[in-house]
Amino acid sequence: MRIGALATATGTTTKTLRFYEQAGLLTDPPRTPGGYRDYPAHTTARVDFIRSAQAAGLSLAEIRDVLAIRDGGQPPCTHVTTLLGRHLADVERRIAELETTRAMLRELTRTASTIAPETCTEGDICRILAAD
Amino acid sequence: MRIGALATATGTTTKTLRFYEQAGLLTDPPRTPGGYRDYPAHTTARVDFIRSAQAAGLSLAEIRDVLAIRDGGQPPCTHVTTLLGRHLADVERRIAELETTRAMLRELTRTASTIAPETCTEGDICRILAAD
DNA sequence: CTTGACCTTCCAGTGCAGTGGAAGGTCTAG
DNA sequence: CTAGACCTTCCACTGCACTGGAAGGTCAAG
Repeated sequence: MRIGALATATGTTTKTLRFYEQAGLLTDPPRTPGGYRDYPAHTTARVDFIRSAQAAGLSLAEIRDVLAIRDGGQPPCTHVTTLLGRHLADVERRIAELETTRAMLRELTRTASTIAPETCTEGDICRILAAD
Repeated sequence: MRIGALATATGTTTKTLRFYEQAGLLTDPPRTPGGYRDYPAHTTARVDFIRSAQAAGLSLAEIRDVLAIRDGGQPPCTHVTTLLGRHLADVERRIAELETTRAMLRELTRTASTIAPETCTEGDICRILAAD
C-alpha cells in the first residue's frame, strides 16, 4: 500500500501522513525498490486511531505517547497506567466543560424561542439576551 | 477598573485582554485622562463568558459572533437561533467523540489492570495492548 | 520513448491564540 | 523629585497541525 492509497483509505492527505511520520506517530514504513513508502494494510487502523483520538481533542504529542505504549515501548506498566489515567482525567474534564456549554447553549436557545416572534420585527434589533 | 485589575479578576493577562480587544471580543473601553483603559465592572462577566465558551472548544471567531448577537447587533432572531443551533450541534458532536475516547481509555485502563502484576517484571517490556 | 500519475525530499508559509520585549508615558508613595 | 508599579503602542515571535510548492525520481500505459 503506497502513501496515496493510505491517504485515500483514511481520508487524509499524503502531506499529512508524511507529517505524522516525521512527528513520530507513524513508524518509518518499508520502501519499494524505487524508494516509495509501502505500508502494511493495518496502518489504516493506526491512522484511523490517530484521527479519532484527535477528533476527541488529544494533541498529536499525546496521541504519540499513547501509540508508543501501544507499540510496546519502554515504559513500565505503572507508567502506562499513570499516562492512561492522566488522559482519562483530561477527557472527563473536557466532557464536563462541554456539558456546561451545552446547557448554556440550550438555555439560550430556549430563551430565543420564547422571545422571538413579537419583539423581532423588521428592522428591529434582536436581543435574545439581556445586557451583561 | 484598569486592565491589570480586570486581568487579575478574570485570571487572564493584560496581553490577552488587549488581544481580545484587537480581535473584536471586547469593545474599546473608555479611557482615563491619562490614556489608561477604564473598564466597567460588568466586563468581568464578559471575559468570564469568553473563557468558558473557549474552554468548551469554541474559537474566538465563534465567540465573537455570539457576543455580537449578545450586544444586540444587526442579525435577526432567525440568524441567532441558527447560530445557536449550529454551535449546539457542534458541541454535541464533540461530546459524542469524547465519550468514544473515554470508553477507549477506560478499556485500555481495564486491560492494563488485568495484565499488570506478573508480566511486567523489572526490565521487561510492558505490552498492555496487542499489536495492531 | 514519452506522457502522466504518483512518488521523493526540503523548505517555506498559514491560521489560531496568544506571548515577549522594546521604548516610552502616568500616577502614587516616600 | 524620584523610584516603582502600572500603563501605552508596536512589532516580532511561539507552538500546533498542517499545507503549498519547487525540483526531481519511478513506473505503467500507449
